[in-house]
Amino acid sequence: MAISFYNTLTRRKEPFVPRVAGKAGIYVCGMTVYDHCHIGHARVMVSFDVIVRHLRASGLDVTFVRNFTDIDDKILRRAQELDISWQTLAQLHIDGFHEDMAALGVARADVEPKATEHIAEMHVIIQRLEARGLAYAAGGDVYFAVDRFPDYGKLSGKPLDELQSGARVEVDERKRNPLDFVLWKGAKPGEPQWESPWGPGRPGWHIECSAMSGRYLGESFDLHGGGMDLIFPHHENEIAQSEGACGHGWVNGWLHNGFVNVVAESGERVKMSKSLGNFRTIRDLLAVFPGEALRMFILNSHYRSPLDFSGELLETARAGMDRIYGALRAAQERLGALPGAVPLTAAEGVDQPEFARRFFEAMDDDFNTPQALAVVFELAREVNRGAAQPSEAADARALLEKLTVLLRRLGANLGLGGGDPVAWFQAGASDNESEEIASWIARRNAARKAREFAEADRIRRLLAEKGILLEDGKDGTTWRRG
RNA sequence: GGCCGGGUGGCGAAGUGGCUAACGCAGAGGUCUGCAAAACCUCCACUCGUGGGUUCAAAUCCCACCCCGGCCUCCA
Repeated sequence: MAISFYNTLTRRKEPFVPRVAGKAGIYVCGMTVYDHCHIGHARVMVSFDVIVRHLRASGLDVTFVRNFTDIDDKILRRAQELDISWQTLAQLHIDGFHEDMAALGVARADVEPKATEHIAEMHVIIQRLEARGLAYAAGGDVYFAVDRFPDYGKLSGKPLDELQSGARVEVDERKRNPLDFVLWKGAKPGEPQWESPWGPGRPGWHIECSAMSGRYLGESFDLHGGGMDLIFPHHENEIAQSEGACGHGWVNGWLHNGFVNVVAESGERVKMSKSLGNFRTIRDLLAVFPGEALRMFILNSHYRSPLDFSGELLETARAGMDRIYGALRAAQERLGALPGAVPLTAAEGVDQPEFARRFFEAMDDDFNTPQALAVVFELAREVNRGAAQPSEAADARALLEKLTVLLRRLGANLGLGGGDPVAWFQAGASDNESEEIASWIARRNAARKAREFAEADRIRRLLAEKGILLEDGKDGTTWRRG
């Protein structure tokens, strides 16, 4: 195993060396649950889902933690607007998140902690910071003193003085330095509050991640990830808190995925964000595109590159999935059944080692999914060739079997192509509809047999108008949605 | 202003010193088919933002310039 990845902290690609041989702990900043997930969220979740899959396929025993931020200003405001409790709002969007992720093929994390369930852990960190002179209480709030943490700015590459000169933050009387950030917010009337050594209040934004990662991964761990926009200030502040409290190094590797941009009518590319109001929710998209097409769209570019979103691009991704499922369907018809979509591990020996080798080489190199996908597509072609062979010879069938196993399994490493191919092409058809189509197909084939091609073509056109495309194969006629 | 990242065919997107610049989509021709569709085969960037330079050799390294995006404030 020789995984290397681009570490935001060192700004280089470097080998991944687990702190404990054979194990890996990874924490990814999840959602603030006050609204539906949009494509930007989908990108983080899919990217890290694949990263975790690859770490596991490489033989590592991975502990994956992805949190929910279930208390924050936006949640409180939105709950008030909707006239529901903030707990109800949060739970609503946690459930929505899980539904969306299931559609995208994103697996659950090993631990999905909520901020509000780790208040005690936060208090411990803040107390330690206070004891070490890195935090101070002021007017019911508790702040982190950035001046007292010499490494402040090391992740974002911004020296403290530069940050100060460019600071656009509001001057707050209670802060000693404008860049100081709040660890604990004193209670305001009407807001939820928890008891604390500094009086009632609620947590600041950054402290929760230090608390939850420490609880489940230990005082130091291997990898921490999230969207690029979290580098500053969120992750910078997490480092300050965590290292400040424990007095030693915290996270070895930092991974950040690139943004999703929206191409405006003017041709301008703008980042998709809630504050710009130009986001598309996963939910809306799923009404029009299969989740797997969205997943393909995301994995077709490298996780660190910017990604432009548009409907046409999603259509292209869907066509790519058609190709993979088309090959699987051909194999299924030929072999009678498909092998299970079980991820391939690096240690396993396989019959067509070149494909597997190239796949793992691509993924080992900073999780290069576009290159890994290229291998999957080449396999799809080989499977199609094998399935089209007229020969019934045993060795031809054996080769097709081996190629199909690899296609399915390597697909599973990316979380693609694990479904039933017929279901992919005939998505959403009711039993009634399927029967009706089958009867039309029977009528058409009767006409074809009688060489009444005008009638056969009429039926085909009739179905085509309903978006049903017919495909005449050696073993009969199948249909798909067009 | 500071700091990151990027400009590769019609589109998306890999490749970061040396085989014919992957792969997908779209397109063209062919095979198959009653005709299609799907599949397969062939073709589709003498060239990698622009201009210099280093080198036997550069899309890949260096310098300059042009353009685009992001972060520096809540954001994935």
